[in-house]
Amino acid sequence: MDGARDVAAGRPTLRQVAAEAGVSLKTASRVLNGHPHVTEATAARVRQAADRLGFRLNRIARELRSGATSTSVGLIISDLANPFYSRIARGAERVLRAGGLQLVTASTDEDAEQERSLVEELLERRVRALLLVPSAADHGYLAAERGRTPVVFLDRPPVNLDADTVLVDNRAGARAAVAHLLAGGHRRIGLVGDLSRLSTHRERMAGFADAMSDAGITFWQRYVRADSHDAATATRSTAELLAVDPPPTALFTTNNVNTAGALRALADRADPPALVGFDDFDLADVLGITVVGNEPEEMGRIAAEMVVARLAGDHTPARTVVLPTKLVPRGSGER
Amino acid sequence: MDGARDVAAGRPTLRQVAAEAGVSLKTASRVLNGHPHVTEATAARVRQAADRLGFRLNRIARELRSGATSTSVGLIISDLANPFYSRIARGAERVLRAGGLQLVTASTDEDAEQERSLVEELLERRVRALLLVPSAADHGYLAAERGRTPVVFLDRPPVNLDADTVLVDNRAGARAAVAHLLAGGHRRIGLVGDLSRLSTHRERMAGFADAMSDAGITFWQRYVRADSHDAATATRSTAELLAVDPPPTALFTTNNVNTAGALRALADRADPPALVGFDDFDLADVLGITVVGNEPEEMGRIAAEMVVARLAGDHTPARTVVLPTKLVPRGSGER
DNA sequence: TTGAAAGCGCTAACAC
DNA sequence: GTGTTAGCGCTTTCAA
Repeated sequence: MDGARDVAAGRPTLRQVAAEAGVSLKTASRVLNGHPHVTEATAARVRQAADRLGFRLNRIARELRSGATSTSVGLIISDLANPFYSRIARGAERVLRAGGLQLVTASTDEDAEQERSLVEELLERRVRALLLVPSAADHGYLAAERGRTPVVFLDRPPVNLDADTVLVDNRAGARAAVAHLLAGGHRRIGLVGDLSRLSTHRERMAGFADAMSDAGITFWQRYVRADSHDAATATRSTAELLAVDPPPTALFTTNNVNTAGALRALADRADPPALVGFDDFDLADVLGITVVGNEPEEMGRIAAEMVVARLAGDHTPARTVVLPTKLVPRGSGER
Repeated sequence: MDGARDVAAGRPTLRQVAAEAGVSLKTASRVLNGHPHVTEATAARVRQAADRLGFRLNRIARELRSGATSTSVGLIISDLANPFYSRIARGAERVLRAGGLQLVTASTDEDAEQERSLVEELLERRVRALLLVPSAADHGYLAAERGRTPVVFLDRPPVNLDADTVLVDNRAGARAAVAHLLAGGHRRIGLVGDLSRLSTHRERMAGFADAMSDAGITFWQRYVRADSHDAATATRSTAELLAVDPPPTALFTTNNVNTAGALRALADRADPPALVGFDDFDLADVLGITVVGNEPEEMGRIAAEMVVARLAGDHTPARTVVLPTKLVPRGSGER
């Protein structure tokens, strides 16, 4: 019973190549791995045999034996279809690929249970490292991985765990956005926010409060709508805000999806409120939407570089990188 | 020298768990895999030992031995950051995950060499199947995989290979788009197209020619600009077209990226030409852009379902699914 | 109910 | 330059 797996799939093993070429297993291995100390004649025989049989090395077996762990890195995000996250993935992919690593992606839909089972699954699959946009409320469950698998948190910090983290300066960004609206003379500013439990939302909310407080405005609660995690909900929340009496004269939407949703609610208004959105997005320039810009590719890149460094033996304490945001005025925030 | 890999990483092996629990390797394996014929008492001892040691099963080793091949499926696309492809990825991910499979993604940047080396790498890693948006001009190199690894082509058909394929009806979609503009009274219609070598571009080009020919218009070559594969190039191509004398009164942009690029060129025009774009995109509704809509998630879903069926033993001949498009009038195509 | 031995496909030692 | 042996971490006979 030879080669239960590969052979069953009609795939030749190294042993068969060796037999076909009339050499030992080890010699075939040497040739196919480009190791020295083989005559060109034998090498050629082996290569021919491999081609004839359509041989393809089994890296999994190789890695198991050679003690190298796999060359894949897991990326767990909430939704691959959201450009913010797919751009993170892209940024990470570039760096990882350059380091000979492969990206395994998985979406959680903001579900903590899903996050845990995905982490579990990827660790069992022995990914070399994990990039994680967390959804869980606690990451103590990852404590046992310390010193085993590098984990880098993205966009949101870990809870109950000391780990490398790449964040955006949410609070300062939100504060700048709202300050910008206040500077434009607005006083009744509405907020369309993400799920209250997300740290990004809470930080942006805090930045909003900071700016309002700086301006001496205290009664803004009625203009706040949180827990919009999809565009349709954001559209409804926005419509609700506009129906408040008196209505807000400006809006702050706390992420790309909510900005899109709000824009739909404003589309048919003759005199839309001013708008600043957190997160830049495609065509915001054409639409003339003022945003608090950030660079997801950059986040992915930095996180991946942290991973590569850790894998290369960097044992310094966990670092947190906080990326600055940049207010990009494009018209909607200046009306 | 025990456990070169996992042990080096400080990770306990099943053998260590067994030793800790005072049972044999096999018994520990049985317990941790939920196999029957173990007393609850021994089972409990094993589980405690596993918890104490922080044991995590090594699926790679398991799969190697048990003859099961890996549970990952490779997805090779041109650019993960392009929403069209990330939505494909998302659609595929859902189906695969439900089937217990994991998605490994990689971007080619439209480079044929990159495609080949990624395919090679993923096959060596023994992915169970491959989803491929091809960039190469020839796929004969995949012929040897017949009967070994299911391959499903997405968005573009294979060349020199018989394989499952999921396409969009590019020609009919383009024809409908251009017919729509013609019906609006336009005669000088410009086209901003993708790389000429891409089948999608050629098909959409053919649909354009069909419609023009139907309308008895033959001199349209001067209004065609191909080889725009990024938004900036599309913006330039569009500006060039508008500078032709007499300028086109309408534009057909052949994909989402080119549509975005064209919109930038039109942004500051007082009297912009009509526009229909191939591919729907986020906020096209808010911008009022008429498009030939398609559904990338659906493509990913169908392709993944084909993969799942093949893995379940479907040996019927290769199928090609061609998805219809739908013209969505939103204003820009009707002016 | 439990365990010993064999072996997945490959590479690292160490011989020859 | 080439081959033999052992063994990665696990599961699968098959026997006890």
